[in-house]
Amino acid sequence: MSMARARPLVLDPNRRDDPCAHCGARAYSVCSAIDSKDLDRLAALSTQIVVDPGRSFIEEGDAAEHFFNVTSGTAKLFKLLPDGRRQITGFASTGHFLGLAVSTAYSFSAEALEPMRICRFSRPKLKLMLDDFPAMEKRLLEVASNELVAAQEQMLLLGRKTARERLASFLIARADMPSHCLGHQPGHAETVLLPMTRNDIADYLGLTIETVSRTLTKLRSEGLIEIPSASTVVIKRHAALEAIASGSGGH
Amino acid sequence: MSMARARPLVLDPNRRDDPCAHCGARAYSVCSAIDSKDLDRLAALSTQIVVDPGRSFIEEGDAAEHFFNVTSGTAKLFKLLPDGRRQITGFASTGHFLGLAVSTAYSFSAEALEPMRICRFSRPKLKLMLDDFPAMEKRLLEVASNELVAAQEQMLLLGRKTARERLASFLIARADMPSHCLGHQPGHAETVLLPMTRNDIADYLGLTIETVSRTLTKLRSEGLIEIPSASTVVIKRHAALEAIASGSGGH
DNA sequence: CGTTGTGTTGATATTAATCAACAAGTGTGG
DNA sequence: CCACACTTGTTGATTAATATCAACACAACG
Repeated sequence: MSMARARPLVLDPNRRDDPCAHCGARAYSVCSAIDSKDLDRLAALSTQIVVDPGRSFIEEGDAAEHFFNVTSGTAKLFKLLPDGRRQITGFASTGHFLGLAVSTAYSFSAEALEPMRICRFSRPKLKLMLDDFPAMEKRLLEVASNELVAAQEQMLLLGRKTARERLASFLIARADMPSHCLGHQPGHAETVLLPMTRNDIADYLGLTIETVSRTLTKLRSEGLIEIPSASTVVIKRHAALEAIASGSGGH
Repeated sequence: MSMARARPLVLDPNRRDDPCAHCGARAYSVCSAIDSKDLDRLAALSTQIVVDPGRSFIEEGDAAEHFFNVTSGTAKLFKLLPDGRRQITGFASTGHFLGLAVSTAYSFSAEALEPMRICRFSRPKLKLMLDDFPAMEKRLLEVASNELVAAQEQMLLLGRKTARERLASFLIARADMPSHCLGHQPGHAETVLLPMTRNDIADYLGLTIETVSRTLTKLRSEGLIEIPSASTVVIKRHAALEAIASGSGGH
């Protein structure tokens, strides 16, 4: 099977038209106004990169010279405190944009969880691109708005939810993610795949690995989920888990 | 003293050219490409609103019919859980944009802390405006990017910082805010004014009012700050407080 | 096979929350 | 002007949730 050329941006892997709850993309394309001819021009402006699991491609504090679009795979995005405490601010998968910030330095680090393909633009070339494709700028504004909403939801989780509610929220959010973000079937997926370690989950939810482990065990013992393997959770009672996630689940 | 007309968007109150750490505005204008003739056209598209302290002008869950720009005053932005737990996701002052989200419903509520003037656009008119002023769209993307960076910083605070570090971060951030956001002198202000209650601070930092009160008392007893009145904090040892805020302050 | 990384479970410690009392300020009406 | 209620903030005693410390199970991998 031959690929004409690696496409610089992620287009329509499976033709669904509802917006992605995670990244807001419609039809999983960067911008409907960008046709395949435009894509060739974009390809000329960008560099395709492959990143192995465990490798970082953005380091907090480094000069922000590039702008990225994730073509496949997943990265964790995080910030560190001097003593090593870490907060994972999000996971970036297919279609996500990284490094948009106005600042001259990256405000977070990014490390691949799975093998990744990334499309990279230098900042000057990003500027060219945005000037050439105003629709692209509109798209980026939509994406940034969606991420802001997600960030505020995460602040609610980190500031006010219990460990139990955090885990329930995390699982529900992963279950409701569409296929292009996660690699499984869309809708309320019953089976949730967790490509990240317990440590990553803990650092994403503002907890310790022990609390994550204990809380998952408790949810399992209550029949809300099953854990066939450490990286797989099956949601048995979606509504009940959702109630816990929203803070109306009792206990 | 006569005002020709209430300007729909905030322009250059005091001519400073460095970007606002909080909202990213340069020269405290919405967009340098918008001149006063354009402003008149924008005024025709917008409605000027006054909001009294304690009044809400955005309710989480309501249909997102409007887009707002804060002309003066400060609002708290927050999300609620069903049992009343609250997370304040930010404070919006002069120059801030609200309600940009792609979603059809507001994802947060907004309530005035001080008397406010707001410039309101209906969504269809926002669309008109953005189509007419592409520079405005660029500006909004910059603003959204900056807010995203601030949101991630807040996630680090909520997920990984101690109560002491949270208060120090909060005070340092307020001290470093430029005058157009706060109404006092720019730079490292020594005196920080807190227009919000202890309850608001607690809900912003993911703590209780008692912990906020105790922690401030402790910082005072250590000589790092003074508290001449409940709504005023004087920073005595900025560098030490900053070290605590960054997580390298010991204790 | 041992080694290493990852995850689970148990015992204990610690931070911040909760419960409670009180102080200080603000506004109201007599 | 003062008594009163009401809001806001502070401080103390106790509790509870989660972190920390520790042991062990298990799988992946050389």
